[in-house]
Amino acid sequence: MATTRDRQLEDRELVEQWRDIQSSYFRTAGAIDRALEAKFDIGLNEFEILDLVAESEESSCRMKSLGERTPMTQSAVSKVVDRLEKAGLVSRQTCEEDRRSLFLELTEAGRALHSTAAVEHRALLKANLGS
Amino acid sequence: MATTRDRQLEDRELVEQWRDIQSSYFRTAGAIDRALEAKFDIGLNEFEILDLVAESEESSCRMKSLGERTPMTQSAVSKVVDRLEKAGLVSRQTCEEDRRSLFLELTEAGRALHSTAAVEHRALLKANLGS
DNA sequence: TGTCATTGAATGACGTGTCATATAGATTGA
DNA sequence: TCAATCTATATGACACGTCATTCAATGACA
Repeated sequence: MATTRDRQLEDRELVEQWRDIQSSYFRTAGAIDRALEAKFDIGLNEFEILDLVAESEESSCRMKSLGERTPMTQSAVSKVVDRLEKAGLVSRQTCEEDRRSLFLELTEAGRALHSTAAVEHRALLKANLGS
Repeated sequence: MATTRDRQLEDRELVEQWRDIQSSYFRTAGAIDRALEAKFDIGLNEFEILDLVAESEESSCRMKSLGERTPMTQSAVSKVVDRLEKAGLVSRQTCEEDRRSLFLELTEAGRALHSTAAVEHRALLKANLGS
């Protein structure tokens, strides 16, 4: 049977584990965000969406599917895409089979930016995720 | 010597690892945040600060030291404390040795809320952090 | 075919975090 | 002891994410 002391110990360990996760998450996200912002003038979320669009280039990418592949809210995705579109990096294409849907495509500029930014992104992941 | 294919594989693994971290971070933080919000009407960050203050009760807690123990910005901490103070959960005490500094103390209400909220918090950590 | 529910996406109000700055108190050194 | 500098905290402008809502298109079914 667990004693009070056991439970307190377990709690402290849980909290410590959680703080480690938090700080490593913030450290990594912050480093990537600052670097992308400085060198490419886009934030981390913008890059993540760009990265997802780039990944699914062949299978033409609906807004909807983005929402399923990121922890971002539907409305957050919509706004990120707004910014990417304004920056000329992606374009929304109407979908004829279902006119509510939209396809996303990288523009030439988007493809170019993604391919150089991705190098930076992977390098920072590698540096921060340890090993 | 690493081939192009090797590097691509490594990159995909890195990205996958990162997405796992992100989604598990958001899942956990979101679950705790929603639960605390619903049951105690405070957000995750408010609780974290409350938790830190509670931890250092004996050694009387300066604002400054909070900043060192959380990934939050100094100004974020200041605003979180604002809200906690408005909610009557902590109070700022001026420090006579250095009048720029502030000590934080839990109020009775703060201590009470913290002790019940902490149970919820640990339970959700346990449920979400796996193991 | 006309209603009712559902779905994909956009939008507006709002809360909170960040950066840069302000302010007041402390410290240093001439 | 006075200026210059530094330090602890607060504040304001701004960016972005969330929730709730809206809108148009689709589907279901009588």
